[in-house]
Amino acid sequence: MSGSPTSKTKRPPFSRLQNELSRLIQRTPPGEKLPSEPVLAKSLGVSRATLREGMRTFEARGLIRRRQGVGTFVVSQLKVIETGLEVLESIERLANRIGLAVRMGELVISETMANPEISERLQVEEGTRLTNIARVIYADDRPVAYLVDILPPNILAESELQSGFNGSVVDFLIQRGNPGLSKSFTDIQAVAAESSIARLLEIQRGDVLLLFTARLYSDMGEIIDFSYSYFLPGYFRFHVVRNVDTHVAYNV
Amino acid sequence: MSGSPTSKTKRPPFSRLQNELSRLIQRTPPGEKLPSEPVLAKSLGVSRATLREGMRTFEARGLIRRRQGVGTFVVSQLKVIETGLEVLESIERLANRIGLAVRMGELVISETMANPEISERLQVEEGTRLTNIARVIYADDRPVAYLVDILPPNILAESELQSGFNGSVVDFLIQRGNPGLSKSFTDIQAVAAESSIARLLEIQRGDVLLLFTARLYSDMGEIIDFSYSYFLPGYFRFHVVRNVDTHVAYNV
DNA sequence: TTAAGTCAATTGTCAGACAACTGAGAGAGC
DNA sequence: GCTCTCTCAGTTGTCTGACAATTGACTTAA
Repeated sequence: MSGSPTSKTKRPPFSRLQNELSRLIQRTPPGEKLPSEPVLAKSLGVSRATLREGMRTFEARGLIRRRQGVGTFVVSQLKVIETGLEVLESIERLANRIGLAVRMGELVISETMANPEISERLQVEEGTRLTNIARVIYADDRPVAYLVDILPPNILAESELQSGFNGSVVDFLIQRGNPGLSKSFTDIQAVAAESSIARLLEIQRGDVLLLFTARLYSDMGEIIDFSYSYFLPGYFRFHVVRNVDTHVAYNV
Repeated sequence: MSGSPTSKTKRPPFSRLQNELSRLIQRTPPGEKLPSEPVLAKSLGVSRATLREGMRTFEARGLIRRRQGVGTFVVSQLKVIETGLEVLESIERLANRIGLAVRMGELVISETMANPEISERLQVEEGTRLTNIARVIYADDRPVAYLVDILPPNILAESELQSGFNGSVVDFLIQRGNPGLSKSFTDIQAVAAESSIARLLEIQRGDVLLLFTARLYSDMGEIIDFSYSYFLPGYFRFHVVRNVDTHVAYNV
């Protein structure tokens, strides 16, 4: 009973199915029709009911479109989602993908005490010691972003950052693997540059900046990082795909 | 129970089911267990297979968590997603929910010709006639947003807007039901107010504004609306939940 | 007291069937 | 030839019933 004779890792059918479906959709040209459900179910080795459960998740994400009596079709605008705000990606990796040379300058690590505002956002007690990581990001030798991360020392100590830190706290935590990360709750604002930040970014005081204020959650649901990110307009483009919910219209 | 059991609702079962499930999940406290699938299916008047298809979409969005042999549980952080940028919601409805009084002023409808930039974004030929809808949105008698929508006249004619237009093109199109809407691709920028917009919003030229540039897609995949939306900082808060993709870390 | 076994409840998956809808081709009428 | 209607095969939408896998609580024996 407990033996698994020749089976490899026996992943649940649904999990494997999602992977197979994802690959199938990705390699099918947009607008093209997928095989019919009975055919697909047989070829993927699952029942039609299970297949349909999997398809629903892709339909909800807008990757496929199903038309009764006709078939299931792959929708375009796939890469859009990957570069959008839906996925948290470090500037370094993003720039790397589009072939832009970025470097980090002026890494300033300090220890601070949690003031009332920070303590509330990080959900720690007032006065707790915190690691404060600030740095300017340069693209083509021009400053384009100013990033500040604030974390408890038990999450990330100053000594750990002496080597192997490329400027992205998220990348660093992912690489370390502990704690596991889940989501980032990002607030989007437009602000005028105050003098200290203007000097760092080599712009005029009062110039417009895009400000992301983010809380990073571990997979246990705890807040493990609070960050401010100031971006110079024009050097980065942020976008988001928003679903239109026609349901709620009836409830108004 | 509410209404007649023999009523012939024209809405497709799955669409109605999504609405019912959404309401059920919203009014169930986080951490609480939902009724078992057989019970829920019977009470919602659908088969267990259809119910499970619906549940998959909510599970994919992280609103519920299912554990084999135990049950289905409501996950917290529900309101976050609903007020976030993931769902396109009109200012009117958003303000309505948070109890803010908004009104529309100075509705200016005009006809323009597509210039090169617009023609490319709307994917119509240069010189095509377009309906141009501009208006300022007031909250508590202060201007807080300036919205411009640009559409082909066959989508929305000037005459249609004479009655029943509350300021939201999206709400108007949803209510009309044709064409069906699917997604909005929204670009996020920080800009300085130019003089004409500063005058409309009663601010100083050069003050910071949050600018959303959006393309609205029909369910057929066509672009049916191009819009600029200028927001005064402080009156609206936009946020987005970003997933951390730990996979890509290995590919760098 | 502790450990192992039993069992009811719940989700996961499957097979088969029929309903609803679509598009294209066949055929009748002009 | 042309147009309109009808038929029909193909596809997705939904339902029914069943069994497998897993879990947590309860029972029982040492």
